[in-house]
Amino acid sequence: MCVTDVTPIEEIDDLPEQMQIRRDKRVAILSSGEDAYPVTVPVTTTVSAIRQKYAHLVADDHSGDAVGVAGRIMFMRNTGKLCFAQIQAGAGETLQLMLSLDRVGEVALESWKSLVDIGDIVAVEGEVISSKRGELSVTADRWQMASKALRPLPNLHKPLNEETRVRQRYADLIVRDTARNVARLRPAVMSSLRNSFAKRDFIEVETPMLQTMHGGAAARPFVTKSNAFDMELFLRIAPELFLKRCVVGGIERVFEINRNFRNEGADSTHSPEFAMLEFYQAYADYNDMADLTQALIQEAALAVHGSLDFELVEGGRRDLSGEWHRISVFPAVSEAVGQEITPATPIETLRALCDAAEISYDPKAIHGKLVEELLEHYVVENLTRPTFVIDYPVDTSPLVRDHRTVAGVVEKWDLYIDGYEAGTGYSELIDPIIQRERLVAQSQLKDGGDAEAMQLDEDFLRALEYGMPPSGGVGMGVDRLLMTLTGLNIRETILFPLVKPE
RNA sequence: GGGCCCCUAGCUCAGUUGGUUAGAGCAACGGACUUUUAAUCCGUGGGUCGUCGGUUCGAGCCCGACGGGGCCUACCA
Repeated sequence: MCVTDVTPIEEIDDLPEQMQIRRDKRVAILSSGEDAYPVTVPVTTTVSAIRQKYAHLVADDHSGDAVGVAGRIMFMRNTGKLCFAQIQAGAGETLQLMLSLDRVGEVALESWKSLVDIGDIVAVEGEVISSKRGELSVTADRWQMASKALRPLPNLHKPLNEETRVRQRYADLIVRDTARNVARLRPAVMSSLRNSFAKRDFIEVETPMLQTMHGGAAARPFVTKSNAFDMELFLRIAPELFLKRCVVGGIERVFEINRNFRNEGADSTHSPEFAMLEFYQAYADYNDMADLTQALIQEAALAVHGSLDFELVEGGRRDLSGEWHRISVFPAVSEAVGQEITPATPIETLRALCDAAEISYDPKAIHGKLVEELLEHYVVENLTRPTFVIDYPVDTSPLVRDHRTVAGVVEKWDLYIDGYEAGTGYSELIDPIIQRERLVAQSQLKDGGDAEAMQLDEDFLRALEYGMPPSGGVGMGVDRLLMTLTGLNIRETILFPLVKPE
């Protein structure tokens, strides 16, 4: 037994009335010799178990079974001699509690009325019954505070504004079904992905998040410092170069799901830290990887929705069924602009086409970049179904091998779903000499001031010199996969997205 | 980074051309009620109007700076 000091240490001035009242109730509970935050409460079952087991009870039915159950009070109705409350527990299941004068007695009923608020977590012991109105209930013989809430819950009938949802996700999870569902959707999707890989003999690895040089993507890194080594370190922007080292080492089918960090802007589709899935398969090319990517996403949709054509959280439907289209960059752009565009098209022509379409572009933009601008403007905007856009310009893709037949393009695809890039896949560049040339060119860009260009990773090149089998690789944002499966923006799919301090 | 908009009670929001004491719903407090489902009825309290400064006889409202947020736009997944 411990002695609890029930004397208020100091009245907090300017505390909102409702919070002060709840603090007073806490003190009242402690003063009566009860505990407002007990170490344990007599719980024998769960709300969802009760709902399953007693679903058959008809109105005014009594089970004869005594249970102990606990949950958070979401709704209360205190009348003279019979009180109702609805508790919420588990994945958001609810159950009615009833406290009648007959069963709990006058003292317990009065203390319930005077000490319990919406938002409190309570435990009751009593019988499972169905009320006269047919509501499955536990009618209490005893009740006990499990955790006194000192803050009132947000209005349950109006949506919490977006900022408060993100800043106080705990409150959001209490009051909003969608928040709870999305929190459970992510692990369900992860587990589907891992099952999909397991049955195809892929091995999951974990590669460094703290890297001495950043590579594998074009992005600004977060920089930090190791005190012990007295050196600059980077939070990784991609695991690519390490996963390729794995493939060199003989882990022929490998994947990683982990966080990437990019020191760039945040909006409805970008977060500074985001979950990335990358996978590599030896003796596969970008066509095989497109097949596999489509299978992974379709299997995840089936796992969480039971269908490839499903309803989105905020209305509308998404259809991921069938074989997804594959369209080639240069032919698609050529068709859209009404003239033949190839890697040999003069850059002035591309600039003129961008100007004509009122596309703003960086005056220093290279040939491939302009082609991609035209692609985004004319083609990607109009994609309604999931589509693999294949065969990109070589000059924007330093880690991809040249196309086996078409000059000036590489074997790369981007998967577009609903207008955003859901993933990217390559036939990997495995020739160490060409890879060195490409990375040297990148490091010269970097020296020229391009903060997103890659550094020259000598150890990665050394690994390639041991010989990497012909391979395909894919990178896919897990948050974006959740967006695909829900239609929500990225901040709704991440439980605790980065926000500035209040 | 550029443009536009927002910040009022615990929560969600009104608030007129600058003018008495800043309102509503839910929530809270007191009372009635043994079948309520956002109960109903009677009564009550709750606000540094994001912060700081300015204009004015007078500012939630007008002006400026700062903080936080949203949307659009540019870049990255």
